[in-house]
Amino acid sequence: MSPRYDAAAIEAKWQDAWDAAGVFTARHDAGRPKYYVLEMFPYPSGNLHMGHVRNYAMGDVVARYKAARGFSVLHPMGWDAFGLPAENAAMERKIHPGAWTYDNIANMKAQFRSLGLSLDWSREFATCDPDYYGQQQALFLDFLERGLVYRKNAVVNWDPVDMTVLANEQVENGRGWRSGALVERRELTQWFFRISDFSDELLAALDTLGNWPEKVRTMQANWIGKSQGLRFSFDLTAPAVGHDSVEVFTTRPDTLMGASFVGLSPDHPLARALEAGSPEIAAFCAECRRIGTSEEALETAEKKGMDTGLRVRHPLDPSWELPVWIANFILMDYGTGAIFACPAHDQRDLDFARKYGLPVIDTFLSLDNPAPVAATAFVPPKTEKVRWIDHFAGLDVATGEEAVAATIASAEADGWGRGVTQYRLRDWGLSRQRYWGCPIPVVHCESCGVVPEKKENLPVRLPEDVSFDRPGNPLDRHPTWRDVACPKCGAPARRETDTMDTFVDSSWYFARFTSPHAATPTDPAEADYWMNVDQYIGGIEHAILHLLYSRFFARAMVLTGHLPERAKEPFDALFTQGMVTHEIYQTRDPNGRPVYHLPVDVTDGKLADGTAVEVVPSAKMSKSKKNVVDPVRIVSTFGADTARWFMLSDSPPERDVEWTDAGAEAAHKHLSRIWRMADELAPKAAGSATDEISDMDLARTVARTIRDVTDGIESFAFNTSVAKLYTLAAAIQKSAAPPTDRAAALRTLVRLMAPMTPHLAEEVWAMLGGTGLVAELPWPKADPALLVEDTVTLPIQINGKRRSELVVAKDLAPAEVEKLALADQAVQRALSGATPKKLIVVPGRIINVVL
RNA sequence: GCCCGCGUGGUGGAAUGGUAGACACAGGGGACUUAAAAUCCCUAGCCGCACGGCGUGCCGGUUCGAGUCCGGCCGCGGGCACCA
Repeated sequence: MSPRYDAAAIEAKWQDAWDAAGVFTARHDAGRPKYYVLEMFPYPSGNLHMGHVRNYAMGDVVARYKAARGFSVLHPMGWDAFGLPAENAAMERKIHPGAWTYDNIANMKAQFRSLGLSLDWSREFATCDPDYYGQQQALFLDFLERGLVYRKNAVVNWDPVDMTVLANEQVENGRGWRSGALVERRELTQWFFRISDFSDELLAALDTLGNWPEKVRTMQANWIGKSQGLRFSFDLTAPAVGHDSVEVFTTRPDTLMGASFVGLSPDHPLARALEAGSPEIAAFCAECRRIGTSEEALETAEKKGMDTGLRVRHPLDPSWELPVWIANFILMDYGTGAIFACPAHDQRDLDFARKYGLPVIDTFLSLDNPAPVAATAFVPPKTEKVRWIDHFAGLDVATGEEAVAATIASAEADGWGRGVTQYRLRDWGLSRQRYWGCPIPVVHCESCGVVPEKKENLPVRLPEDVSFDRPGNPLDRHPTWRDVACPKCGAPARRETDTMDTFVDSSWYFARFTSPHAATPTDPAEADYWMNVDQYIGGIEHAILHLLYSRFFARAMVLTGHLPERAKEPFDALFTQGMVTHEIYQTRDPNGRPVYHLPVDVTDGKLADGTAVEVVPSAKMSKSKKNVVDPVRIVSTFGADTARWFMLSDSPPERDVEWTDAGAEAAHKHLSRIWRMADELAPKAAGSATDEISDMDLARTVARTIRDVTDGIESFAFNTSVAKLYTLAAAIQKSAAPPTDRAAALRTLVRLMAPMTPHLAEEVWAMLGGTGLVAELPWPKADPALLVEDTVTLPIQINGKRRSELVVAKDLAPAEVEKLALADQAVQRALSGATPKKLIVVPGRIINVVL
């Protein structure tokens, strides 16, 4: 039997060799430049999925490449280990969330190891380790002292049957996912980070993040949502329920003469006050509150309103009275929770006005089509000039921008309003009424109020003896944990039973990796050496929340002395990789609800019992849709190198990739081919280990490949690097050069492949007489002399269409090129004696003859 | 609904505003083999015998030249603050 590429044997061997040599241990080496590459750490669901393989393969390419370029590399890994799934598992299977989580971590770590990633495991931690969350509690206390944390009331989704708070994803069509009960909004006192104090800075600093994707910066800028507008009040015609006016915020004060009604959020203090005296209004507000807490739910719900019967006076015309409505689409969290509506220039307001028979008043008209608004609101860009109708600030033809500025100036001059800068960004509510999270380290004392836990008592550990046989937070019903002495006065008191949002855990783990075992959150010397993260890699789904929260946390950590000043933007470069997608297979249960099936259980569109499945178009692989492919199966069938190679080939890293079995097989075939070439060349080229290649064609191909693969890696175009590696492999295979040449070329090829297929690279390197580990070799260098091209092929276009081509010396004078081009047969034929209207010669690129 | 992306052969994709389809998968043809698997070689956007024409979701624009830039649509995906 002929020898074959045996990935399983090769991969285990080299993983052991790397471990033995300790090549991936990060070393604080002041004499070398450092490089910190970080991939977003995973939630320990128990199993690696293809998205992980893709994410970590990309990070590993960068880490191994930078190591070869002489950097002291930090490439750590840990676990984002708190969160809901562990509690769900606890309820479903009567297993402790901690036990479930640590089992999952053990499983996933073994799977990680089989991928051969260049990770420094000595820095591993899980966010549910008391050592980690204890330091997080220390941070919280420092933030509290610095005034970065406070308490206020906020609404949650309340399941009245299960008597528990629900996450947005646990609310399905307004009902609790388990109980099916209609979800209510309930107000609780909760903890908040003052992220909104940093709105302007977080926005302005986006401009400094030149190595972040433009789209992420745009999304964050929109999320922060800075807007200039006017705050002013409408006076009620008569005082009612303790209110005599309604303050509104508007970004379009210029349309005030088009005001049709004043709208209140159902949560507005005035609306709440009216509820007490009107069962109708109370019923309407209650209905609004059932919509849920997510902005998506509010915005997609049918727009509804109710006339309160109150009237207000228009600030510019006391004789003009407008009705006050309560409307379900007005957010209490934005502005003042009250607006004036201008239906002529806002589609949502227009729909509302038409539905309830409210007036529609044009305030400006288009210059080219000055027709009044009918079915569609007239909402031109704010930079477009329009004609104003009787504008109170004296405008005639002006843009929206100019009109807003003029209106604010006029309102301030006349004293009825003031210009304000408003942000959409809200403070970050971090309280969660759940067990499996970091306890908030404070105690509630009747006489002292909210008392921080003493730092020497940290960590405040989660109690182990909890049960999940009832819904709700087990911490609330755990007397020996909950009931403590006040740290200040010693009187009986109660621990805070809320735990922290898991986004807190992931907002500083990158800093903790610089000194994961320090007795303080960070060690300043280590943080100073390793920060910032030079390259951060993760999914686009984290573009806003995780990254924005981390940017806030870094600032807060600078203010509390845990990070150096320059780390306030902690991620120098960000790369957002696309997702791994797969088709979704579903059948229906008797109620018509979808039941999902794993791809491995579906053959030719049918389940094992012959039931046909519906095929839903590809989407992000997710456990809930079961459209997942198990990487373990792929690794055990083909090897880690194949899985990695396939994840890096074909699709550009920032784009989604569709998983196909055929692609994985092709990757494996290619790696086998490389191995076979080495196996065949090894005896023929024995004893020769020089990099010199005598065959000039092959030498040039090798040099060009080094250049192109390097460029590809530097620019995160791994798929094009892979394509160039395919081309070199084919060139070596077909080359008639002597075996020593081909072996030398192959040795370079595998060194270039090493960041992607590290095990195969080591194996082939050793087979062909290389010494040492590829993982410790410097990156190959291309001989510049071999990269020089002396001729160039210029396409000749006639009227922009390629008709011929010309091979000329690279530096031939443009006048000469013109002559040769005009002499070309195809050009002669097209001209048939005439002279061209124009002749464009772009040196080294193209010739275009215009007839 | 709002914000942000993406759309190129049968498929994944390549292409500083300059030869559209590199590289690969699936396909077709061939070699080797008693046969098959494996492997190797050749072929290939679509229409057309060919000259040639048409082609980067759709419509329009800028340009000597547009997959690439601009405007408007359509479709798909991500996010929307308690999934992580």
